[in-house]
Amino acid sequence: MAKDSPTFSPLYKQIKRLTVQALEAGEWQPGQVIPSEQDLALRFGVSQGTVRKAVDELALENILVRKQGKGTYVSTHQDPRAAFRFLRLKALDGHLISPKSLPLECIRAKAGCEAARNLGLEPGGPIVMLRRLLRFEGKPIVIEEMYLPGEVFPGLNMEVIKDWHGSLYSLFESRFGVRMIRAEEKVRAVAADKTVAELLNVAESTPLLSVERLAFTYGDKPVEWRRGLYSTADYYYANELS
Amino acid sequence: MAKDSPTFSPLYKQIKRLTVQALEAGEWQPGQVIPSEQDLALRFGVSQGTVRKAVDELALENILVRKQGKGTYVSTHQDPRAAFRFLRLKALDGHLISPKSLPLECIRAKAGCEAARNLGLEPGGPIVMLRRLLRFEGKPIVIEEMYLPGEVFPGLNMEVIKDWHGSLYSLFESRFGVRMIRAEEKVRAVAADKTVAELLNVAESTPLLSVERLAFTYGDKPVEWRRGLYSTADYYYANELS
DNA sequence: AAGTGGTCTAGACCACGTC
DNA sequence: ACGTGGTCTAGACCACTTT
Repeated sequence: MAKDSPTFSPLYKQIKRLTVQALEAGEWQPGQVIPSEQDLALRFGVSQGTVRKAVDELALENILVRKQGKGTYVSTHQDPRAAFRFLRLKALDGHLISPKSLPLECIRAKAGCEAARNLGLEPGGPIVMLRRLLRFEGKPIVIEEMYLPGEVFPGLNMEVIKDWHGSLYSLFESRFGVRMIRAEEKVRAVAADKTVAELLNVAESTPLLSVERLAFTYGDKPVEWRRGLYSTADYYYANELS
Repeated sequence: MAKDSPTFSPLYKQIKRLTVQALEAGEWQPGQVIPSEQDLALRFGVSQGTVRKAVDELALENILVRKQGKGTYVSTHQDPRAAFRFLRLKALDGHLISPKSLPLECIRAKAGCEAARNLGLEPGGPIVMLRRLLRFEGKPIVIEEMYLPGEVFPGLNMEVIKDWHGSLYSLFESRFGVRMIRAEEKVRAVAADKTVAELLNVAESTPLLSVERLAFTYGDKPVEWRRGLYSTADYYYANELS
């Protein structure tokens, strides 16, 4: 590409794009090694340094993981350390937590206005709605409601979810080939209604965190919209600012 | 340094450290240009590429800002775009917001147990306590209480704050030479008590976001501990996950 | 010993801003 | 025209892991 044109894109950005395309196409699976920098350089016809810069950025975006002496891997939600990568809850007193998921409901329905807008679907298009409860050390802490494009998750139902031992995102990844890359969250404070209060075992109108999440896969395509209600008596939502 | 030693640190990390030291020492002031990569390479006796890698990381940490064709600058909270860099509130309907700060109280006191622990001070050591209200488009949305090490902010009082036109962090930066680099926040949901409800113009026991922040300056030294209560009827706390 | 990523160098050229 | 950061290359050597 002419470097002076207004659409100038450096080589390493193009290598990045080609690499992501290969990932999207399933050429390398989550958890597996990708070719060495030298091999990629040969394949793409650039120098190793240029591949390095592309891979550096993909590693920074948590799409790839470098391991010195071993190779570069496709990151995966299967990895226990990354299983709840997007869950920001920490215990107030600092002890470790390991959430247990209890699915409540899984139905297929037509997209409402809001869900359609967030997921980039036609209103009335097919979606899957999923509700679950998260327990921390036995205590019910989070109740979540998720909306997924029906066509992207064929065959997703209560049985599949109950049979799965692992995080939801690892299920999505290995069963449906959908990897969550990044997400945006909108956090607010709301009061617990009667239903929610019972599920979370708190008094009605207890303040809860409302966490609305839009999650994206490759190519910044939104594939999940969820809303969670977090009981923050013993836990907090952790965030790093920089 | 012997590269095989267990304390091996790559050259560019050392250059990073030296650069931060120069910043701490005030050799280059916020908003100003630092020497070119070529000059820094000569000064530190390394190649330009090594300086580049050090500067790249410092730019990623928002400590420096690169401007192609012009040079590399020390980032500043004076810059209007960075003024409220750490404030994550956005309007629900997406319109732009420009907070106005109304200082309520500024007193010197002795550090309580919690403040001392967070700021790394002796309990009973001198601190400054500061309370303020943030208004968004005329509406009171945030009430904050801050605790600062007294010795780091000599002469900070109500008058100084009221005379200042700009963000608090830009005041800290230009008047006291304290630059906030990064921060950790703990977010929870709480109910408004009577006092807070009046200040924020909401009903008593309205759910509010409790945002506790610990802010760090160079060398990961904590220099501010604050707690804010956010009214999230019309605004939300935005977060990016990756 | 061989292969991987990680660091460091030196040099060329491009894009951007200023003079 | 000049100086800045931005990209790209080629090659050397180091650190880590596996064979």
